[in-house]
Formats: sequence, C-alpha cells, structure tokens
Amino acid sequence: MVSTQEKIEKDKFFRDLYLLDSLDDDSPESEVETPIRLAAKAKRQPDQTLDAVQHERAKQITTRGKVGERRPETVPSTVSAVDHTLKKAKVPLPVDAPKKKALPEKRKRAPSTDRELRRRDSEPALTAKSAPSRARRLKTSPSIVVDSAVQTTKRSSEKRKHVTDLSNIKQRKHQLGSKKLPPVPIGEQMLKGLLFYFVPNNDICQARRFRIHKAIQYGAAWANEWCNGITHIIVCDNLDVHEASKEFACKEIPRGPTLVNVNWLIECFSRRAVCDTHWNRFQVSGSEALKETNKEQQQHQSKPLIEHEDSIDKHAVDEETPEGLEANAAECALLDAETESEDELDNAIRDVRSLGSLSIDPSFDDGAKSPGDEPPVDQEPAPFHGDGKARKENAGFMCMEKHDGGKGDNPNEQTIVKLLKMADYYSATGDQWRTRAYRQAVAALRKERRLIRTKQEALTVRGIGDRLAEKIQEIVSIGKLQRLDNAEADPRDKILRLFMGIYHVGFPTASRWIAEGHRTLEDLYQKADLNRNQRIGIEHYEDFQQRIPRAEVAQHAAIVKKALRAADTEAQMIIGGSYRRGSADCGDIDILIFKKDAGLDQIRALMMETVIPELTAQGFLKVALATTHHQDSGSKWHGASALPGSKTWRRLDLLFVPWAELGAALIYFTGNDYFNRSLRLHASRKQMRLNQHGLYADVMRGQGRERITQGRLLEGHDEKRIFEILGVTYRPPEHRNP
DNA sequence: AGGCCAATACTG
DNA sequence: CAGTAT
DNA sequence: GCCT
Repeated sequence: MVSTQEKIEKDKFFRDLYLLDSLDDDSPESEVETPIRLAAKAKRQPDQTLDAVQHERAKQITTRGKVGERRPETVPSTVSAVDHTLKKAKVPLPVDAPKKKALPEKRKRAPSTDRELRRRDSEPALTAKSAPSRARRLKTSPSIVVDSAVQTTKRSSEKRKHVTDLSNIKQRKHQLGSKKLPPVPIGEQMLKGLLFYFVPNNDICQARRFRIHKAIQYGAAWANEWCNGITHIIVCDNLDVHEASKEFACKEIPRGPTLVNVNWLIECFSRRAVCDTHWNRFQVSGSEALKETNKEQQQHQSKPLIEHEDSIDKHAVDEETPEGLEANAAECALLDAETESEDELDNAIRDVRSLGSLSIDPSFDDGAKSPGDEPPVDQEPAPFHGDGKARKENAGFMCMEKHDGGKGDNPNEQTIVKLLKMADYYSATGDQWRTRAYRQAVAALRKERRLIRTKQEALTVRGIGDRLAEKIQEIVSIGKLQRLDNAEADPRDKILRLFMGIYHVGFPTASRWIAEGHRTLEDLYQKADLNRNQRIGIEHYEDFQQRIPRAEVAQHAAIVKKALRAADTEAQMIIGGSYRRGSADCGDIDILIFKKDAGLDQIRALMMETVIPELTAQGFLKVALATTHHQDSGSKWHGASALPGSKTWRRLDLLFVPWAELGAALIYFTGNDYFNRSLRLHASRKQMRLNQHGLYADVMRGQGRERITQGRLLEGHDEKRIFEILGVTYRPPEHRNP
C-alpha cells in the first residue's frame, strides 16, 4: 500500500540522493579536513623526565583502586599545580604547561579517602581561587580547546535566546521574503488539500504568522475561523491540551481534525513532506491520556485506522520491515489483556528510567530551535554523546506573545532542574550510582503534587534520603545549591567532560589523562598515548558531538541501502536507534542489515566483502572504528560516514542480523537504554533472559545472578512475539522513551 | 557492607 | 583482562 | 546517592 504521497516523497528522496551522488567526486584519499590541524608543527619537547615522573605516578594512582572505586585524591594537587602554571604563563602553549611544575608535592593522605570527602574539602578552595581565571583562559585560548560540554551547553542556550528574539525573526523573514515568497513549485506543495486551524488562531505572533504563510506557500489553507473540513488543529506556543481548549468557544477541542503541536508543521516544512502525526514529539502536551485511549480504540478497531494518517515517515524508511513483523500489532496487543504484567513493566521502567534525560515536552525544543524553522540542522550539540543521555531542561522558548508562566505544572520544577544538573555532573564524573540516586530522586519528585520544602517533607518521599533531603531544602530556601555551583565551576570536571566526549574515551582513561597533566585536546593529540580510535575521536570531536538531523540520518541510510541493494537485491535494512523511536535528531546512525532466511555468515560476507568496500571506495564510509577482523565471527561494523560534499563525519553502526534474531536485535537496537534494561529486568524476573539474539527461558542463575544455563530459545525473530511472551503489551518504537 | 541498571562485542 | 561500546 |  504505497500511497501517492509516499511515492512522491520517495521519488524526491532519491532524486536528492542522486543529486548528491553526482557531487560525489570526493575521493576517499582526500580525506575530510580535520578540525584540528596541529600535528608535527610546533611540537615542543616536553621535559621527559618530569613527564615520566607524572606518568609513573599516574600509574600508581590508577592501579591503586579498582574501577568505580577511583581515588582521585591526587588529582587535585596535580591540577592545582598545573593551574598555577597556566595562570603564570599567560598564553603559553598548553604543551608547556605540565612540564614546569612537576609537583613533587607531598603524598596525600591515605587512599582510603572517599571521593566525596575529597571533593568536599578540596573543592571550594580551588574553585574560589583559580577557576574563573582558568575558565576564561580556556575559552580564549588559541589552541583547539574545544568547549567543555558545560560551556557548550550554556552558550548554545544563550544563542537560542537570540534565535527566538524579534530581530532574528525579522531577519529570517526577510530572507524568506526575498527569495521564497513566490509559491513553491506545485510539485512541492505537500500540504495541498490540508486545512489548518491554529491555536491560538491568529497571526499576531510573528513566528506564527511566518508559519501560517509558509504553510500556505506549501499548499495548505488556513481557516481563520472554525469551519468544516479542517484537517489539522495545530497548537502553538507550547500550550497544553487544557490551555488549548480554552481557545475554543465550546472550551473543548473539537474531535475530528488531527491534533498536533507546531513541531509537526515545522518538520513538515523541513522534510518537505507531510510527516506522520503520531510521533510523540508532535503530541500536544497533556494529551497523553487522551491519546492512550484513542490508541486503544485504534488498536481494537482495524488496521486502516492506524495507518490512515500516515506515515511517509515510517514507510519511507521502514519500508523494508518485513510485513509480518509490523502488521499484527493490533492482534498482539489484543492477545495480552494481562494488564498486570504491563504494570510490572511500567514499574520496572519507572524504577530504571531517568526522567531527566528526555525532553519533557518536545515542543519546547523546537520552538526554541527556530521560530522560522527550516531544516533542523543546527541543533545544539548534546552535552554528551549517546542519544538519550544528557538532555535536560529545554529552557526558555518564548515567542513574544502570550506565554503564560503557568506552564510549570510541577511545583518542584526548580528543585528538579538543580538535581538533574547534579546528576549530570556526577555522571560526567563517572559516578554511576550517585547519578542513579539523583535521577531516582528526580523521578520521585516528579510524581509529587506538592512542593517539597523542608528536609522533613523530603524525607517522606521514597528515594530521597538524608543527604538529598538537605540539598532539596537548600534549593528551595536559597534558590541554589552551593554544591552544584562548586561542581559546575570545577575545572577538573570540565576537562573530564571534555575528554570523555571523545569517542572511545571513558572515565578511567579521561581521568588518567588528567592525572598525567593533560588539559586540552591538543595536549592529548600531541602527547598522550592514544589509540587509533581515540585519535580519530579527537580529530572529529565536534562532528561526533553534534546531533544528526533526522533527515540526514535518512540520507545516510539511503546511500547504504543503495549499495546494499546493488550487492543483493533481497537484502534489507531498518534504521534503528532513536531514529526508529521517532526522534527528530539522533546521536548516531544505527542500521540493521538482514535478509530473509539468511544467517549471520551470509550477511557478514555480503557486507564485509561487498557493501562496505564499495561504500568505502565511494568515499561515503570514512573510517572503520570497530570492525570484526575475523572472517568467521563478528556482527557489526562501527565507523563513520559523511554525505558527499559534507565535511561532517557521522557515527555509523551497521549491525549484521541473522533472520532468526531480527526481533530481538530490533528491540535491542531500538532502545532506548532504559527501556531495554527494564525489559531485560522484567525478563529475568520471569526466569527468562533477553539479549540481542533472542528471548530465552529456564535460565538458571547462581550466586550473584550469574548465569548457569543458557536457557532455551523462545523467540528471536518476531519482535512482537517477544513482547507477547514476556507478557508485555507491545509498544511501538516511538513509545519506548521511558 | 554491598547491591543497584543487562548482557554482549570488539580492542589492545 | 580491562576498557569501551552498544 | 538510597535502600536493605
């Protein structure tokens, strides 16, 4: 069932693709320029002796404690010594820094000191004195000091404000007016035949007027008062359902037309296509409850209903999905009326999830991004790589109109924001468990209807203990958390974040480097002991930090698909990851490769021998970062790709999936993390085991839950069956964002 | 004091 | 085996 | 970090 709309979209897609192809004279050896052109140039010789000393000590340090039990108490001293140096040396090449003062300082106290203790007493002093100056230095340094995540975030939020301000809109409008005002070609009028009703339904706000006009250019009609035939109600200004309903005479949102937020329209513009309206990010906040029931109805009714509004989005790329897999959603859903276990899963999810990692209300995001829309290219770089990982408050979008302040439905919002920052801080600092504790506390607070003021009140909330209770009280009473301010000003953590942002660098490595005296990416690049992947990670630090617009993910995928099909007409692929969950942008590109009835060997051979070499020769694939070298094992290719003509490398993962394991792999590579973990937890509670190969039963576990038996395979191929066997109501990918 | 958020694949 | 990744 |  290929709708014409779909077809048009697809045609256009491939037209674009071929266009790109024609540009493709980008020979592979011409390599994209590295943002960092340093290399051999001014490579000073660092004082080897001192270096060696440091190295030695670093080794002591790192070998003394176990992972996760790190004792960085020697780090501060190193840092302060270096810092001292830096301050003195004005604009020294960072290279010089570590060699000057090699800190023959006294051995610190016994390594038994807890990291928390160390922070408590070493932090304030250090921060107070030297942080500001160093911060400034970091920023202005001519070296390639890439902004730390924190700085980046801050700055981009500043930027965002500018983007939304009036002058900018005018600018954009001007741009538009000058060249795009003439109606777009008929062929591109993808909104033809649609009738929009906006909420609020006026064009007072410039941003909205802009969108309305643009919608009209693209063929839509605007109903300036309520009338029959309206196809879409588009809610702007981040209004929730409740607020939106006030805009109607009957104080109720009329049924019938599709209710979406303005993000939908914006994405339609940028994709030049009518997007599927069912994605989470297009829902009007507060409509969840409503939607759930709708969905149920849909499921109980027939399929056409589900599909009816659809879904260029889904089919354009998920087209490859074997039909059997997607098709019987409704049936499956019907089968398990066992609501109890669904609750179980919900609980598990709740247990596990971090609310902080997701944008609460997608419409914020986008509104902030660009009132004038256009392709959502310049997303702020995520504070961290990984897709759902570290995204937090989508602060201040406000169009210059209404924006009533009453959107913060949770009285604890301020507390939550602060605690989430703490969680981020701890996660960037490598403290898994504290991070979890903070996130759990946040989750608990989210459910509270009342403002938690005092320590006593806080203590009554499950998940909040003594320490957190005190912090909450502090936040509420004085509006800030000293601990957080200290933490955020702490240069060590900025550097830590900076380093951990490098591909293939985790906490142990990052902190080792800091202990060795490295402070900038340049330091690392010239002096640190880097493996190949890390070197590439530094060269493409900024590339890999950037989020990838959804549309670009699709383009990469299309290129892969072309090569795949050329090699084997029956081979198939699905884009997984956050793309499959419907995200507007992704941290990387996950593509599952498979073929009906094919085993792993077959897929691997196809890919490794034909497709990947071909794509590499084309210059599309830039590097392999982690690839199987064995001929007879291995199931993935990790690397980087870039669109022809683009200098930006993207992280691309190709997963080779045997037909028999498609369902399990799909679950695994669709995520998100928390969803997967909760699903697996759920499985293990039922004496089952879920991994990317399949769902297994009769798993024996011994001491410490280690597995004794593998268990027997229950299901691997059919995604929905796995849900079913687990007793969980099937959730389409876009609902797997706990 | 020790678990909590799993279970694997690849690298060096 | 530790580290990093998914 | 919290909980047992």
